[in-house]
Amino acid sequence: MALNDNKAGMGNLDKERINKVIYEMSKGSKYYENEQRKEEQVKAKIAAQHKQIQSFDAREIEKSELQADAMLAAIEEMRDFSRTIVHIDMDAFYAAVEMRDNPSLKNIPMAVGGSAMLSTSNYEARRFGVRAAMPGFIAKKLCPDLVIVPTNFDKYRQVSKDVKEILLQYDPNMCPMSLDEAYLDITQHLAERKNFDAEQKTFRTADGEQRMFGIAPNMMLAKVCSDFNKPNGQYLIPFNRQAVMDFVKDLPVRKVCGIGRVSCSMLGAMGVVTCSDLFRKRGLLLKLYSAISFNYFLRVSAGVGSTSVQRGDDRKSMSTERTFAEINRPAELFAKCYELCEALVEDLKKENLKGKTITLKIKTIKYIVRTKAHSLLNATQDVQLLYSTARDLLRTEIRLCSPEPLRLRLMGKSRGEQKLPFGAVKPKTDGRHTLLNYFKSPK
DNA sequence: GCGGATCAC
DNA sequence: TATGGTGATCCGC
Ligand SMILES: Nc1ccn([C@H]2C[C@H](O)[C@@H](COP(=O)(O)OP(=O)(O)OP(=O)(O)O)O2)c(=O)n1
Ligand SMILES: [Mg+2]
Ligand SMILES: [Mg+2]
Repeated sequence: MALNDNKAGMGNLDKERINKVIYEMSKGSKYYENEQRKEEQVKAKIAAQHKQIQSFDAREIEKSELQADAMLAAIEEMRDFSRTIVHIDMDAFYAAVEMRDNPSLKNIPMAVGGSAMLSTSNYEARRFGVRAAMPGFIAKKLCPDLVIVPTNFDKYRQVSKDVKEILLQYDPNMCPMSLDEAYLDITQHLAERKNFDAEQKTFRTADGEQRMFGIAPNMMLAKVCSDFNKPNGQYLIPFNRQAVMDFVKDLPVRKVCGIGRVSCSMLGAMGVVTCSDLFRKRGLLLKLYSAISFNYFLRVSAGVGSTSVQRGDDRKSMSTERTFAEINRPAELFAKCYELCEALVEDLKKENLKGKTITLKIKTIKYIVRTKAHSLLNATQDVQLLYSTARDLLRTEIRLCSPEPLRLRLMGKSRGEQKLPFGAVKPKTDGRHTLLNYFKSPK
């Protein structure tokens, strides 16, 4: 339960004071209790890992290192400097849009969201420790002058569309990852402007918003780069092996897309902090992690990533969920359940979608999350069928809990896609988060 | 196929 | 007073 300082707006902030305020505002709350519980779980995972490590002997580790080296040789084979990959990410996106539309917000600390939750904050506010995913009422304690403006998704969608329009000129296959960021392969574009050398592999958009560019030989590195020199800057990794290895050497693993808070703790517990540590500890990592994860770690340590920017496949699921003031009376729970079914079906119809797995998600007032799924034989988008399935799942949950009432703060519905036949699974990008590129791992 | 956990934004 | 919503992946059953 502390400030998430990975995505810093700037250094130089009084973390001690900030963490104290967050703690004072959070302690004793059900939310806080749950966070503590989750932290204990992570600690237990680390302890289990520690025990496993102690059961290894040195010879085993050495053998694993040799195996890892062979895998690394294969990875080295695939190192590719032929593509110029750009990752673009708008600065403080929602906040920037609001500041554009209301310049009086420009030089004051400001955030987008509500008193319960903020979506993002501008750079003024970040100096006070105000961040995305922080409740507004805590942010106000950190920064009493903070102005909070409500979200206008439609506006952000429009701006996003305008920017994409521009980016398409540089790469028609541009791959948007969210409203405010995208990967581009500008190799072709650069070829069309032959007079550019490597240092000049930079480019501009005419948009009014500030943005970050990361420019590198692959997507993983470009993404990391776009987080450097913030805001409104750019960072380029020269296109040669030494430059990449230098870049990766002291890079904290936490900066890499896919390695989050928990993975970072687990790795840290065995002395892995930077990407070169991933190489140093390869013998251990191979034994501790799955083939998919380990391969991903090795690639990160080598600074190798995907060079193929391509649109994602069709969506695999569609869901809707809502947080509300406690509901515990069965009749009201079922009514909420029906509401969500209607909402989901409306969305499904917009894209004329079908799936066959229905998932009910609930979060108790203690923030315990549970999901229950049921797969139908046939895909359908019929409200009644969806509801009768979801209703049964909910009824089971209520019975499970009785005679205590089921006390919820959130309910959600999701509709999953039909599983594709095995052979049809297509490799997409890379890494662990979109696995599968490396099915051919050595024995 | 299911459910929990993790991650990104 | 008050701690979000959507989509995806991985792992261990
Ligand atoms: N937990 C989060 C993180 C982000 N967002 C939204 C608001 C952000 O404006 C937008 C883009 O996310 P970024 O991670 O790129 O954050 P920003 O663009 O706000 O800031 P930065 O300058 O660090 O990119 O997504 C959100 O709703 N919830
Ligand atoms: Mg951004
Ligand atoms: Mg972003």
